[in-house]
Amino acid sequence: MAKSDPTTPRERYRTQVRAEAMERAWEQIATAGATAISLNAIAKQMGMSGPALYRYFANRDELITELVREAYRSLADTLRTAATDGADLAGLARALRTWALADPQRYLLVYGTPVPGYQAPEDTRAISQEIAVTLIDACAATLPPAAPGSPLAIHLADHRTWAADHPAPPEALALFLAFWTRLHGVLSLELAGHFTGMKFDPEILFESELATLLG
Amino acid sequence: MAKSDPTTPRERYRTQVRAEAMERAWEQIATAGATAISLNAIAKQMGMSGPALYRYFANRDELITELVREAYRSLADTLRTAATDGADLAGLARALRTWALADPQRYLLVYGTPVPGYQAPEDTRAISQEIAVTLIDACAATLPPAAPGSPLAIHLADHRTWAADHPAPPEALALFLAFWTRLHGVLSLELAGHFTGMKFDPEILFESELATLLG
DNA sequence: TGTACATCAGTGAACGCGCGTTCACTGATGTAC
DNA sequence: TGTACATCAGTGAACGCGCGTTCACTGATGTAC
Repeated sequence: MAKSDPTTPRERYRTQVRAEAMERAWEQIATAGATAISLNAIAKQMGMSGPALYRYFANRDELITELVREAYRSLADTLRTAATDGADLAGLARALRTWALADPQRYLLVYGTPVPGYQAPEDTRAISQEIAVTLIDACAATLPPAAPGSPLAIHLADHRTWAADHPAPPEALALFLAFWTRLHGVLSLELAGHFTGMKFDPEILFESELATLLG
Repeated sequence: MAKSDPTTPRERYRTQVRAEAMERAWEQIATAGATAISLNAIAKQMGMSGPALYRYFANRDELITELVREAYRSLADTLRTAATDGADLAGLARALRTWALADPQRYLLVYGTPVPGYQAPEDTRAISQEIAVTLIDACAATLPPAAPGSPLAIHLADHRTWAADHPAPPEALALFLAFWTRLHGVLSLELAGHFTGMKFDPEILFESELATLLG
Protein backbone atom coordinates (compact mmCIF):
# COMPACT_ATOMS: atom_id res chain seq x y z
CA MET A 1 0.00 0.00 0.00
CA ALA A 2 2.55 2.52 1.11
CA LYS A 3 4.89 1.00 -1.46
CA SER A 4 2.51 1.59 -4.36
CA ASP A 5 1.73 5.11 -3.14
CA PRO A 6 3.15 7.37 -5.84
CA THR A 7 3.96 10.17 -3.38
CA THR A 8 7.39 9.23 -2.13
CA PRO A 9 8.88 11.22 0.75
CA ARG A 10 11.01 13.10 -1.73
CA GLU A 11 8.01 14.00 -3.84
CA ARG A 12 6.14 15.15 -0.77
CA TYR A 13 9.11 17.29 0.20
CA ARG A 14 9.23 18.78 -3.27
CA THR A 15 5.60 19.87 -3.27
CA GLN A 16 6.08 21.21 0.23
CA VAL A 17 8.99 23.42 -0.77
CA ARG A 18 7.15 24.55 -3.89
CA ALA A 19 4.17 25.47 -1.75
CA GLU A 20 6.29 27.47 0.66
CA ALA A 21 7.99 29.28 -2.20
CA MET A 22 4.62 30.28 -3.56
CA GLU A 23 3.55 31.37 -0.10
CA ARG A 24 6.53 33.72 0.03
CA ALA A 25 5.80 34.85 -3.50
CA TRP A 26 2.31 35.92 -2.44
CA GLU A 27 3.78 37.89 0.43
CA GLN A 28 6.16 39.55 -1.98
CA ILE A 29 3.30 40.37 -4.34
CA ALA A 30 1.25 41.80 -1.52
CA THR A 31 4.14 44.07 -0.55
CA ALA A 32 5.57 45.26 -3.83
CA GLY A 33 3.24 44.09 -6.57
CA ALA A 34 3.48 41.37 -9.15
CA THR A 35 6.31 43.00 -11.05
CA ALA A 36 8.60 42.65 -8.05
CA ILE A 37 8.47 38.86 -7.91
CA SER A 38 12.03 37.58 -7.75
CA LEU A 39 13.28 34.03 -7.35
CA ASN A 40 16.37 35.25 -5.53
CA ALA A 41 14.40 37.24 -2.99
CA ILE A 42 12.04 34.35 -2.35
CA ALA A 43 14.91 31.92 -1.87
CA LYS A 44 16.64 34.30 0.51
CA GLN A 45 13.46 34.63 2.55
CA MET A 46 13.25 30.84 2.77
CA GLY A 47 16.76 30.73 4.14
CA MET A 48 18.31 29.17 1.11
CA SER A 49 20.51 30.23 -1.75
CA GLY A 50 19.18 31.81 -4.93
CA PRO A 51 19.95 29.04 -7.41
CA ALA A 52 18.41 26.42 -5.14
CA LEU A 53 14.93 27.43 -6.26
CA TYR A 54 15.78 26.38 -9.80
CA ARG A 55 15.32 22.82 -8.61
CA TYR A 56 11.65 23.68 -8.13
CA PHE A 57 10.84 26.15 -10.88
CA ALA A 58 12.31 26.17 -14.36
CA ASN A 59 12.46 29.96 -14.28
CA ARG A 60 10.68 33.09 -13.11
CA ASP A 61 7.91 32.79 -15.67
CA GLU A 62 6.95 29.34 -14.48
CA LEU A 63 6.59 30.67 -10.94
CA ILE A 64 4.31 33.46 -12.11
CA THR A 65 2.31 31.03 -14.19
CA GLU A 66 1.82 28.86 -11.13
CA LEU A 67 0.67 31.87 -9.14
CA VAL A 68 -1.79 32.89 -11.83
CA ARG A 69 -3.09 29.35 -12.01
CA GLU A 70 -3.48 29.21 -8.24
CA ALA A 71 -5.35 32.50 -8.17
CA TYR A 72 -7.74 31.42 -10.93
CA ARG A 73 -8.28 28.05 -9.26
CA SER A 74 -8.99 29.68 -5.93
CA LEU A 75 -11.59 32.00 -7.41
CA ALA A 76 -13.17 29.26 -9.48
CA ASP A 77 -13.46 27.02 -6.42
CA THR A 78 -14.81 29.83 -4.28
CA LEU A 79 -17.56 30.63 -6.75
CA ARG A 80 -18.40 27.03 -7.53
CA THR A 81 -18.66 26.20 -3.84
CA ALA A 82 -20.89 29.19 -3.25
CA ALA A 83 -23.07 28.18 -6.19
CA THR A 84 -23.30 24.61 -4.95
CA ASP A 85 -24.34 25.93 -1.56
CA GLY A 86 -27.28 27.61 -3.23
CA ALA A 87 -25.96 31.15 -3.67
CA ASP A 88 -27.78 33.22 -6.27
CA LEU A 89 -26.13 35.88 -8.45
CA ALA A 90 -26.03 38.36 -5.57
CA GLY A 91 -24.40 35.77 -3.38
CA LEU A 92 -21.78 35.07 -6.03
CA ALA A 93 -21.11 38.77 -6.36
CA ARG A 94 -20.47 39.09 -2.64
CA ALA A 95 -18.31 35.99 -2.66
CA LEU A 96 -16.29 37.60 -5.43
CA ARG A 97 -15.87 40.82 -3.48
CA THR A 98 -14.87 38.98 -0.32
CA TRP A 99 -12.33 36.97 -2.28
CA ALA A 100 -10.91 40.11 -3.88
CA LEU A 101 -10.63 42.05 -0.63
CA ALA A 102 -8.97 39.11 1.12
CA ASP A 103 -5.89 39.59 -1.08
CA PRO A 104 -6.07 42.60 -3.39
CA GLN A 105 -2.85 41.80 -5.20
CA ARG A 106 -4.10 38.31 -6.00
CA TYR A 107 -7.11 39.86 -7.70
CA LEU A 108 -4.96 42.38 -9.52
CA LEU A 109 -2.49 39.73 -10.65
CA VAL A 110 -5.29 38.12 -12.62
CA TYR A 111 -7.54 41.00 -13.60
CA GLY A 112 -5.27 44.04 -13.30
CA THR A 113 -2.74 45.57 -15.64
CA PRO A 114 -0.74 42.70 -17.13
CA VAL A 115 2.78 42.02 -15.89
CA PRO A 116 5.00 43.41 -18.64
CA GLY A 117 6.87 40.78 -20.60
CA TYR A 118 4.82 37.95 -19.15
CA GLN A 119 2.50 35.92 -21.33
CA ALA A 120 -0.27 33.97 -19.62
CA PRO A 121 -0.33 30.28 -20.56
CA GLU A 122 -3.14 28.73 -22.54
CA ASP A 123 -4.52 26.50 -19.84
CA THR A 124 -5.58 29.35 -17.57
CA ARG A 125 -8.14 30.12 -20.23
CA ALA A 126 -9.90 26.89 -19.26
CA ILE A 127 -10.21 27.95 -15.61
CA SER A 128 -11.30 31.40 -16.69
CA GLN A 129 -14.05 29.76 -18.74
CA GLU A 130 -15.04 27.63 -15.78
CA ILE A 131 -15.56 30.83 -13.77
CA ALA A 132 -17.59 32.31 -16.60
CA VAL A 133 -19.79 29.24 -16.86
CA THR A 134 -20.56 29.28 -13.15
CA LEU A 135 -21.61 32.89 -13.36
CA ILE A 136 -23.56 32.48 -16.60
CA ASP A 137 -25.53 29.68 -14.98
CA ALA A 138 -26.52 32.04 -12.20
CA CYS A 139 -27.29 34.77 -14.73
CA ALA A 140 -29.60 32.48 -16.66
CA ALA A 141 -31.43 31.64 -13.44
CA THR A 142 -31.82 35.33 -12.60
CA LEU A 143 -33.13 36.37 -15.97
CA PRO A 144 -36.75 37.54 -16.24
CA PRO A 145 -38.74 35.22 -18.57
CA ALA A 146 -39.03 37.66 -21.48
CA ALA A 147 -35.92 39.78 -21.58
CA PRO A 148 -35.70 42.19 -24.50
CA GLY A 149 -33.08 41.41 -27.14
CA SER A 150 -30.58 44.24 -26.84
CA PRO A 151 -28.04 44.88 -29.60
CA LEU A 152 -25.43 43.35 -27.31
CA ALA A 153 -27.51 40.21 -26.81
CA ILE A 154 -28.02 39.91 -30.55
CA HIS A 155 -24.29 40.27 -31.09
CA LEU A 156 -23.54 37.66 -28.43
CA ALA A 157 -25.98 35.16 -29.87
CA ASP A 158 -23.40 34.54 -32.59
CA HIS A 159 -20.32 35.05 -30.42
CA ARG A 160 -20.37 32.63 -27.54
CA THR A 161 -17.28 30.54 -28.04
CA TRP A 162 -15.61 32.45 -25.18
CA ALA A 163 -18.36 31.09 -22.93
CA ALA A 164 -17.58 27.53 -23.93
CA ASP A 165 -20.66 27.74 -26.20
CA HIS A 166 -22.91 27.97 -23.18
CA PRO A 167 -26.48 27.27 -24.30
CA ALA A 168 -27.98 30.02 -22.15
CA PRO A 169 -30.09 32.66 -23.89
CA PRO A 170 -27.95 35.51 -25.24
CA GLU A 171 -29.53 37.84 -22.68
CA ALA A 172 -27.89 35.76 -19.96
CA LEU A 173 -24.53 36.22 -21.68
CA ALA A 174 -25.14 39.94 -21.84
CA LEU A 175 -26.06 39.98 -18.18
CA PHE A 176 -22.88 38.12 -17.34
CA LEU A 177 -20.72 40.65 -19.20
CA ALA A 178 -22.43 43.53 -17.43
CA PHE A 179 -22.04 41.69 -14.14
CA TRP A 180 -18.37 41.07 -14.73
CA THR A 181 -17.34 44.46 -16.06
CA ARG A 182 -19.37 46.52 -13.59
CA LEU A 183 -18.20 44.69 -10.53
CA HIS A 184 -14.65 44.71 -11.85
CA GLY A 185 -14.98 48.44 -12.38
CA VAL A 186 -15.84 49.04 -8.75
CA LEU A 187 -13.43 46.45 -7.37
CA SER A 188 -10.40 47.39 -9.41
CA LEU A 189 -10.71 51.08 -8.63
CA GLU A 190 -11.25 50.26 -4.98
CA LEU A 191 -8.29 47.89 -4.79
CA ALA A 192 -6.03 50.22 -6.73
CA GLY A 193 -6.78 52.86 -4.12
CA HIS A 194 -8.63 55.27 -6.37
CA PHE A 195 -11.36 55.76 -3.79
CA THR A 196 -9.07 56.47 -0.88
CA GLY A 197 -9.32 60.10 -0.01
CA MET A 198 -12.88 60.24 -1.25
CA LYS A 199 -14.70 59.51 1.96
CA PHE A 200 -17.61 57.42 0.78
CA ASP A 201 -18.05 53.70 1.35
CA PRO A 202 -17.18 51.56 -1.70
CA GLU A 203 -19.34 48.75 -0.41
CA ILE A 204 -22.45 50.87 -0.84
CA LEU A 205 -21.45 51.56 -4.41
CA PHE A 206 -20.84 47.86 -4.96
CA GLU A 207 -24.24 46.95 -3.54
CA SER A 208 -25.88 49.67 -5.58
CA GLU A 209 -24.38 48.31 -8.79
CA LEU A 210 -25.40 44.83 -7.81
CA ALA A 211 -29.00 45.91 -7.12
CA THR A 212 -29.17 47.59 -10.53
CA LEU A 213 -27.88 44.43 -12.20
CA LEU A 214 -30.59 42.32 -10.60
CA GLY A 215 -33.20 44.74 -11.89
CA MET B 1 10.27 93.02 -25.72
CA ALA B 2 12.49 90.06 -26.39
CA LYS B 3 14.62 91.18 -23.48
CA SER B 4 11.74 91.12 -20.98
CA ASP B 5 10.55 87.76 -22.32
CA PRO B 6 11.12 85.33 -19.48
CA THR B 7 11.80 82.41 -21.80
CA THR B 8 15.47 82.71 -22.53
CA PRO B 9 16.98 80.43 -25.17
CA ARG B 10 18.37 78.27 -22.43
CA GLU B 11 14.96 77.92 -20.81
CA ARG B 12 13.41 77.08 -24.13
CA TYR B 13 16.06 74.44 -24.68
CA ARG B 14 15.40 73.00 -21.24
CA THR B 15 11.68 72.59 -21.79
CA GLN B 16 12.42 71.13 -25.20
CA VAL B 17 14.71 68.45 -23.81
CA ARG B 18 12.26 67.71 -21.00
CA ALA B 19 9.52 67.31 -23.58
CA GLU B 20 11.58 64.93 -25.68
CA ALA B 21 12.50 62.89 -22.61
CA MET B 22 8.83 62.51 -21.77
CA GLU B 23 8.09 61.57 -25.35
CA ARG B 24 10.62 58.75 -25.09
CA ALA B 25 9.18 57.81 -21.71
CA TRP B 26 5.75 57.36 -23.28
CA GLU B 27 7.25 55.13 -25.92
CA GLN B 28 8.94 53.10 -23.22
CA ILE B 29 5.66 52.82 -21.31
CA ALA B 30 3.83 51.74 -24.44
CA THR B 31 6.36 48.99 -24.98
CA ALA B 32 7.07 47.60 -21.54
CA GLY B 33 4.62 49.20 -19.14
CA ALA B 34 4.97 51.86 -16.52
CA THR B 35 7.17 49.77 -14.25
CA ALA B 36 9.87 49.69 -16.88
CA ILE B 37 10.44 53.45 -17.01
CA SER B 38 14.16 54.08 -16.63
CA LEU B 39 16.06 57.34 -16.79
CA ASN B 40 19.11 55.58 -18.15
CA ALA B 41 17.23 53.93 -20.98
CA ILE B 42 15.53 57.19 -21.92
CA ALA B 43 18.82 59.06 -21.93
CA LYS B 44 20.43 56.41 -24.08
CA GLN B 45 17.58 56.62 -26.56
CA MET B 46 18.08 60.37 -26.76
CA GLY B 47 21.72 59.84 -27.59
CA MET B 48 23.06 61.15 -24.33
CA SER B 49 24.59 59.74 -21.21
CA GLY B 50 22.54 58.49 -18.30
CA PRO B 51 23.42 61.09 -15.67
CA ALA B 52 22.72 63.92 -18.13
CA LEU B 53 18.98 63.55 -17.53
CA TYR B 54 19.47 64.47 -13.91
CA ARG B 55 19.82 68.06 -15.11
CA TYR B 56 16.16 67.84 -16.13
CA PHE B 57 14.55 65.59 -13.57
CA ALA B 58 15.45 65.36 -9.91
CA ASN B 59 14.96 61.59 -10.01
CA ARG B 60 12.85 58.81 -11.46
CA ASP B 61 9.84 59.63 -9.34
CA GLU B 62 9.67 63.18 -10.64
CA LEU B 63 9.60 61.88 -14.19
CA ILE B 64 6.73 59.55 -13.39
CA THR B 65 4.91 62.34 -11.60
CA GLU B 66 5.24 64.51 -14.68
CA LEU B 67 3.89 61.71 -16.84
CA VAL B 68 0.93 61.18 -14.55
CA ARG B 69 0.26 64.90 -14.52
CA GLU B 70 0.45 65.07 -18.30
CA ALA B 71 -1.94 62.13 -18.68
CA TYR B 72 -4.47 63.65 -16.29
CA ARG B 73 -4.19 67.04 -17.97
CA SER B 74 -4.67 65.51 -21.38
CA LEU B 75 -7.82 63.71 -20.31
CA ALA B 76 -9.19 66.72 -18.46
CA ASP B 77 -8.63 68.93 -21.51
CA THR B 78 -10.13 66.37 -23.85
CA LEU B 79 -13.31 66.09 -21.81
CA ARG B 80 -13.59 69.80 -21.13
CA THR B 81 -13.18 70.62 -24.82
CA ALA B 82 -15.80 68.03 -25.75
CA ALA B 83 -18.18 69.47 -23.14
CA THR B 84 -17.59 73.00 -24.37
CA ASP B 85 -18.35 71.85 -27.89
CA GLY B 86 -21.73 70.73 -26.67
CA ALA B 87 -21.14 67.03 -26.08
CA ASP B 88 -23.63 65.33 -23.79
CA LEU B 89 -22.82 62.46 -21.43
CA ALA B 90 -22.74 59.96 -24.28
CA GLY B 91 -20.37 62.21 -26.20
CA LEU B 92 -18.09 62.46 -23.18
CA ALA B 93 -18.13 58.70 -22.79
CA ARG B 94 -17.03 58.22 -26.39
CA ALA B 95 -14.38 60.90 -26.02
CA LEU B 96 -13.10 59.00 -23.01
CA ARG B 97 -12.98 55.73 -24.93
CA THR B 98 -11.23 57.32 -27.88
CA TRP B 99 -8.68 58.88 -25.55
CA ALA B 100 -8.08 55.56 -23.81
CA LEU B 101 -7.67 53.55 -27.01
CA ALA B 102 -5.30 56.14 -28.45
CA ASP B 103 -2.70 55.17 -25.85
CA PRO B 104 -3.73 52.26 -23.63
CA GLN B 105 -0.71 52.50 -21.36
CA ARG B 106 -1.44 56.16 -20.71
CA TYR B 107 -4.88 55.20 -19.47
CA LEU B 108 -3.50 52.35 -17.39
CA LEU B 109 -0.79 54.56 -15.90
CA VAL B 110 -3.51 56.65 -14.32
CA TYR B 111 -6.35 54.22 -13.71
CA GLY B 112 -4.62 50.84 -13.71
CA THR B 113 -2.78 48.92 -11.05
CA PRO B 114 -0.55 51.41 -9.25
CA VAL B 115 3.18 51.45 -9.97
CA PRO B 116 4.72 49.71 -6.95
CA GLY B 117 6.70 52.01 -4.71
CA TYR B 118 5.43 55.13 -6.40
CA GLN B 119 3.21 57.57 -4.54
CA ALA B 120 1.11 59.96 -6.61
CA PRO B 121 1.57 63.61 -5.66
CA GLU B 122 -1.19 65.68 -4.09
CA ASP B 123 -1.76 68.09 -6.95
CA THR B 124 -2.93 65.41 -9.36
CA ARG B 125 -5.97 65.15 -7.10
CA ALA B 126 -6.98 68.61 -8.29
CA ILE B 127 -6.95 67.58 -11.96
CA SER B 128 -8.76 64.39 -11.08
CA GLN B 129 -11.46 66.50 -9.43
CA GLU B 130 -11.63 68.73 -12.48
CA ILE B 131 -12.40 65.65 -14.57
CA ALA B 132 -15.04 64.57 -12.07
CA VAL B 133 -16.68 68.00 -12.11
CA THR B 134 -16.91 68.05 -15.90
CA LEU B 135 -18.59 64.66 -15.88
CA ILE B 136 -20.88 65.46 -12.95
CA ASP B 137 -22.09 68.54 -14.79
CA ALA B 138 -23.06 66.35 -17.70
CA CYS B 139 -24.65 63.82 -15.35
CA ALA B 140 -26.78 66.53 -13.75
CA ALA B 141 -27.96 67.63 -17.18
CA THR B 142 -28.85 64.05 -18.14
CA LEU B 143 -30.80 63.29 -14.99
CA PRO B 144 -34.55 62.76 -15.26
CA PRO B 145 -36.44 65.41 -13.24
CA ALA B 146 -37.56 63.11 -10.44
CA ALA B 147 -34.90 60.49 -9.91
CA PRO B 148 -35.51 58.11 -7.03
CA GLY B 149 -33.23 58.47 -4.02
CA SER B 150 -31.27 55.24 -3.99
CA PRO B 151 -29.28 54.18 -0.89
CA LEU B 152 -26.15 55.22 -2.76
CA ALA B 153 -27.56 58.67 -3.50
CA ILE B 154 -28.54 59.11 0.13
CA HIS B 155 -25.06 58.11 1.19
CA LEU B 156 -23.47 60.49 -1.30
CA ALA B 157 -25.62 63.41 -0.20
CA ASP B 158 -23.39 63.59 2.85
CA HIS B 159 -20.16 62.52 1.14
CA ARG B 160 -19.39 64.87 -1.68
CA THR B 161 -16.07 66.38 -0.70
CA TRP B 162 -14.37 64.18 -3.31
CA ALA B 163 -16.48 65.98 -5.92
CA ALA B 164 -15.24 69.37 -4.77
CA ASP B 165 -18.61 69.74 -2.97
CA HIS B 166 -20.40 69.84 -6.28
CA PRO B 167 -23.92 71.19 -5.67
CA ALA B 168 -25.56 68.71 -8.06
CA PRO B 169 -28.33 66.51 -6.68
CA PRO B 170 -26.94 63.33 -5.08
CA GLU B 171 -28.53 61.30 -7.86
CA ALA B 172 -26.17 63.03 -10.27
CA LEU B 173 -23.22 62.01 -8.12
CA ALA B 174 -24.50 58.45 -8.07
CA LEU B 175 -24.87 58.53 -11.82
CA PHE B 176 -21.31 59.79 -12.18
CA LEU B 177 -19.93 56.95 -10.05
CA ALA B 178 -21.85 54.39 -12.09
CA PHE B 179 -20.67 56.09 -15.27
CA TRP B 180 -17.08 56.07 -14.15
CA THR B 181 -16.86 52.55 -12.73
CA ARG B 182 -18.85 50.86 -15.49
CA LEU B 183 -16.93 52.41 -18.33
CA HIS B 184 -13.68 51.80 -16.51
CA GLY B 185 -14.74 48.19 -16.06
CA VAL B 186 -15.15 47.70 -19.80
CA LEU B 187 -12.16 49.81 -20.79
CA SER B 188 -9.65 48.37 -18.34
CA LEU B 189 -10.51 44.79 -19.21
CA GLU B 190 -10.36 45.64 -22.89
CA LEU B 191 -7.03 47.46 -22.62
CA ALA B 192 -5.53 44.78 -20.40
CA GLY B 193 -6.35 42.29 -23.13
CA HIS B 194 -8.90 40.26 -21.21
CA PHE B 195 -11.27 40.24 -24.16
CA THR B 196 -8.76 39.09 -26.73
CA GLY B 197 -9.51 35.53 -27.67
CA MET B 198 -13.17 36.05 -26.95
CA LYS B 199 -14.34 37.04 -30.38
CA PHE B 200 -16.99 39.63 -29.59
CA ASP B 201 -16.67 43.37 -30.17
CA PRO B 202 -15.89 45.36 -27.01
CA GLU B 203 -17.32 48.49 -28.56
CA ILE B 204 -20.78 46.95 -28.61
CA LEU B 205 -20.44 46.14 -24.93
CA PHE B 206 -19.28 49.69 -24.25
CA GLU B 207 -22.23 51.16 -26.14
CA SER B 208 -24.59 48.79 -24.38
CA GLU B 209 -23.34 49.90 -20.97
CA LEU B 210 -23.59 53.50 -22.06
CA ALA B 211 -27.18 53.07 -23.27
CA THR B 212 -28.13 51.49 -19.94
CA LEU B 213 -26.56 54.38 -18.06
CA LEU B 214 -28.59 56.92 -20.02
CA GLY B 215 -31.76 55.02 -19.14
C1' DT C 1 21.28 -5.86 7.99
C1' DG C 2 25.13 -4.00 5.46
C1' DT C 3 27.50 -2.35 1.72
C1' DA C 4 27.88 0.06 -3.13
C1' DC C 5 25.81 2.95 -6.00
C1' DA C 6 22.62 6.38 -7.93
C1' DT C 7 19.76 10.20 -7.22
C1' DC C 8 18.91 14.57 -5.95
C1' DA C 9 18.92 19.02 -2.77
C1' DG C 10 21.54 22.78 -1.94
C1' DT C 11 25.93 25.74 -2.12
C1' DG C 12 29.10 29.25 -3.75
C1' DA C 13 31.25 31.34 -7.46
C1' DA C 14 30.61 33.41 -11.62
C1' DC C 15 28.66 36.00 -15.88
C1' DG C 16 26.47 39.75 -17.78
C1' DC C 17 23.15 42.91 -17.22
C1' DG C 18 20.76 47.24 -16.00
C1' DC C 19 19.31 50.12 -12.57
C1' DG C 20 19.43 54.85 -9.64
C1' DT C 21 22.39 58.07 -8.28
C1' DT C 22 26.74 60.96 -7.03
C1' DC C 23 30.81 63.40 -8.34
C1' DA C 24 34.69 65.70 -10.40
C1' DC C 25 35.51 67.46 -14.59
C1' DT C 26 35.41 69.58 -19.68
C1' DG C 27 33.50 72.71 -22.90
C1' DA C 28 30.20 75.49 -24.64
C1' DT C 29 26.97 79.23 -23.92
C1' DG C 30 25.57 83.35 -22.02
C1' DT C 31 26.48 87.94 -19.15
C1' DA C 32 28.84 92.22 -17.48
C1' DC C 33 31.92 95.70 -18.06
C1' DT D 1 33.23 95.10 -30.15
C1' DG D 2 36.24 92.59 -27.07
C1' DT D 3 37.66 90.58 -23.01
C1' DA D 4 36.85 88.21 -18.21
C1' DC D 5 33.90 85.76 -15.73
C1' DA D 6 29.89 82.98 -14.41
C1' DT D 7 26.56 79.71 -15.64
C1' DC D 8 25.15 75.54 -17.09
C1' DA D 9 24.87 71.10 -20.28
C1' DG D 10 26.87 66.91 -20.76
C1' DT D 11 30.61 63.25 -19.96
C1' DG D 12 32.83 59.25 -17.94
C1' DA D 13 34.02 56.87 -13.94
C1' DA D 14 32.42 55.02 -9.96
C1' DC D 15 29.43 52.85 -6.08
C1' DG D 16 26.34 49.57 -4.57
C1' DC D 17 22.63 47.01 -5.66
C1' DG D 18 19.74 43.16 -7.30
C1' DC D 19 18.34 40.54 -10.94
C1' DG D 20 18.05 35.81 -13.88
C1' DT D 21 20.59 32.08 -14.81
C1' DT D 22 24.51 28.49 -15.45
C1' DC D 23 27.84 25.40 -13.59
C1' DA D 24 30.91 22.48 -10.99
C1' DC D 25 30.78 20.68 -6.74
C1' DT D 26 29.53 18.67 -1.76
C1' DG D 27 26.59 15.95 1.11
C1' DA D 28 22.68 13.87 2.27
C1' DT D 29 18.97 10.71 1.08
C1' DG D 30 17.18 6.89 -1.06
C1' DT D 31 17.70 2.12 -3.81
C1' DA D 32 19.52 -2.53 -5.13
C1' DC D 33 21.79 -6.46 -4.10
